[in-house]
Amino acid sequence: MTEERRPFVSARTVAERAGVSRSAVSRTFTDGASVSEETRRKVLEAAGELGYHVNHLARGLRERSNIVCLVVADMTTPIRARLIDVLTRKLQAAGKVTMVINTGTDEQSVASAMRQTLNYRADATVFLSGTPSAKLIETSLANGQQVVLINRDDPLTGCHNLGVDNEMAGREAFFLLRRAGCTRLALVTSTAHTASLIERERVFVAVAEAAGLPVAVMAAGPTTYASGYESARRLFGRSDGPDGVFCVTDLLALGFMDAARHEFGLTLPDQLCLVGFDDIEEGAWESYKLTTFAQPFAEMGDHVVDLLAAPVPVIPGRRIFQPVPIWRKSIRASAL
Amino acid sequence: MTEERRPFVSARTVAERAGVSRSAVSRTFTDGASVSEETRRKVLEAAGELGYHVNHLARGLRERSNIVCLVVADMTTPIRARLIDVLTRKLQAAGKVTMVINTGTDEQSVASAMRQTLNYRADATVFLSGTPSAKLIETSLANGQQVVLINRDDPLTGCHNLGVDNEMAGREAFFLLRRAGCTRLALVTSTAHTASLIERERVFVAVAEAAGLPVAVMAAGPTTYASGYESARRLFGRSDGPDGVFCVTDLLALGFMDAARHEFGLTLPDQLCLVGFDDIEEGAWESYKLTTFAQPFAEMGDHVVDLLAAPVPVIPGRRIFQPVPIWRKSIRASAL
DNA sequence: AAGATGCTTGCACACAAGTGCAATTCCATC
DNA sequence: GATGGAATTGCACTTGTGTGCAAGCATCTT
Repeated sequence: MTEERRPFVSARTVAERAGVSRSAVSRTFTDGASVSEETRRKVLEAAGELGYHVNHLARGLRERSNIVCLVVADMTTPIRARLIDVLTRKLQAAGKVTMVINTGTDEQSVASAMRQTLNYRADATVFLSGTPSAKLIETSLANGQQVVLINRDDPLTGCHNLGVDNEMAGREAFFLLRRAGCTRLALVTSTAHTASLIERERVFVAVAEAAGLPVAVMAAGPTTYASGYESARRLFGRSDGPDGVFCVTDLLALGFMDAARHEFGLTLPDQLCLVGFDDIEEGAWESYKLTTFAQPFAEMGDHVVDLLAAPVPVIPGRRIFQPVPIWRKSIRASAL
Repeated sequence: MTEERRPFVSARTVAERAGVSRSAVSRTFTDGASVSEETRRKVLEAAGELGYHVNHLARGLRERSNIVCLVVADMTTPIRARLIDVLTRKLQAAGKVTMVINTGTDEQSVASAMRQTLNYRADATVFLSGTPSAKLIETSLANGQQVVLINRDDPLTGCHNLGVDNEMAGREAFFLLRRAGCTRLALVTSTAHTASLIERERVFVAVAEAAGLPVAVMAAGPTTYASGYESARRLFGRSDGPDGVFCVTDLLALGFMDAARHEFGLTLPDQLCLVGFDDIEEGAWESYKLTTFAQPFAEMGDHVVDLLAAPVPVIPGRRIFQPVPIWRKSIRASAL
């Protein structure tokens, strides 16, 4: 019956047991500090017996906390999961520790996430979803925090900004479909008006119309499989369904593909060519084989670590990464 | 050019600005403390102007840190992502904050994860993957930490233990396949010998053999789509492929299904009946419609929060959750 | 009006670390 | 053996917070 919570063992306890001063314990666990081999041995022995662990919270009181906050909504989305995985692993390797804050995308809950971040003295905050207002970022910067936005292209000054080349993707997607001989084009997007989605849509439509091909634009809901499915139902429910479609997200594309096949009996790539974006694992599965653009997650993760682990603060700016086209079978071979 | 990192604003700065003592500031942000309406107003005003945020690290020096560590490997796996999502959301709602530690499953990296956990004075550690050794858990408990294991059925004393009823799942999976009239049974598992997977396998095989039906067991690699795919290639490469298969994981099942269809031209559920486990979203997609068992994530999340947010420490023990059968079309209707 | 009561407030300490400074110890050299 | 110098050690202060204690002050009661 342990009624009382046993406290964490502190440096003082270790010092008493080892018969040295508390400073000696502190120095034993500090690189480059001056301790004799003898006392070091005694301290390490006592620490081992007691199960002592340096308190990083107390350490963080004086200097950097080495905490990085990750603000995310929709963690279950495959791309989000991938990003979180990459970031946590790389940050950890760089000696940082990550706090994950699961939030909605609305202004209100982003603000509360931001407060958490400050409460725990995070050195930096990385936003994977949801865009903080300029005022919130101001507060963070005033507190010496760094802010990193990933795939949120909003022009907020003072924060680091990573994005992919959506213009290239939109343009390339069109050329892929045209080279495959598609004439009735459509674009499927979501009702969540994220900057990067809008950009892909804008460029795709602009390039297509410049080439004399009109584009049917469809948005049936959030960025999910179900929305893609529903979009296909609506588009093929009309008299002349499309024969070339760019879905701004793989998840939308997979839903779209399933509806096209199972509801309307279409075969890919003969009757329908499809291009996605993100390169989620599911797109490579045998049932889909989706042609898409891969986000260079590893590179992006490395860059975030470079930004946050740099000895001197990096000047904030925008860095664009090139998505990599992934050729699979959802587009006719003539496209090559 | 901000050469120097601006420091976080502390309670002292706020106190000076508001013309009160530092204690007054502290009390303003502490529920139930005695402050006059007048000073409270002054403090809040000054805090607002300076952008003050209570330092939870310093607060955590005295009492509970309210930090919970989540130790995970393979975050990109759909189930893991779901679990992390549920847990972070619920813990957050309960006033906790979660640190995610992304690790391998080997003893070595689990130990280092455990150390991180202690370094940051986490109140509790939740293991989603990887099992810590008894000695490590001992250390955690000695430091007053709580340890929660999810789906790791190893009999470690002193820690909370959540699991699903694998026995029921294994048994039920067999009955489903038998009622569907399957006679050539197979079980697909992974080479990662997790306790819960082993248990499902053990029961399924035992019940089937007790009923006079032998089971071909196949494990081609880790718990992935690719392993499931490879398992199907091997099983159907033989003379008499199975007509009823239990995959101990949905991801394995989807890979298996794709290989069966695309490599061997089999149709489900006529020529092959398939049952999975986990109920990942992808299994509900139109291309798969996999019959499976759902892990009750929401309930499990609630239970974890109950354990960790309880005012008095809960006595550690094992709690079993009932998986819920999800009927889809990968099994013949006669099974109903 | 005097005393009692209750609300505020500030001081000082605790928490667990790192570190500058001065004192001490140790060793080698003259 | 004395002296110089380097290495080690401990004291005391710092970080930002919460809180017990006692003093201060206003209000109420008799």
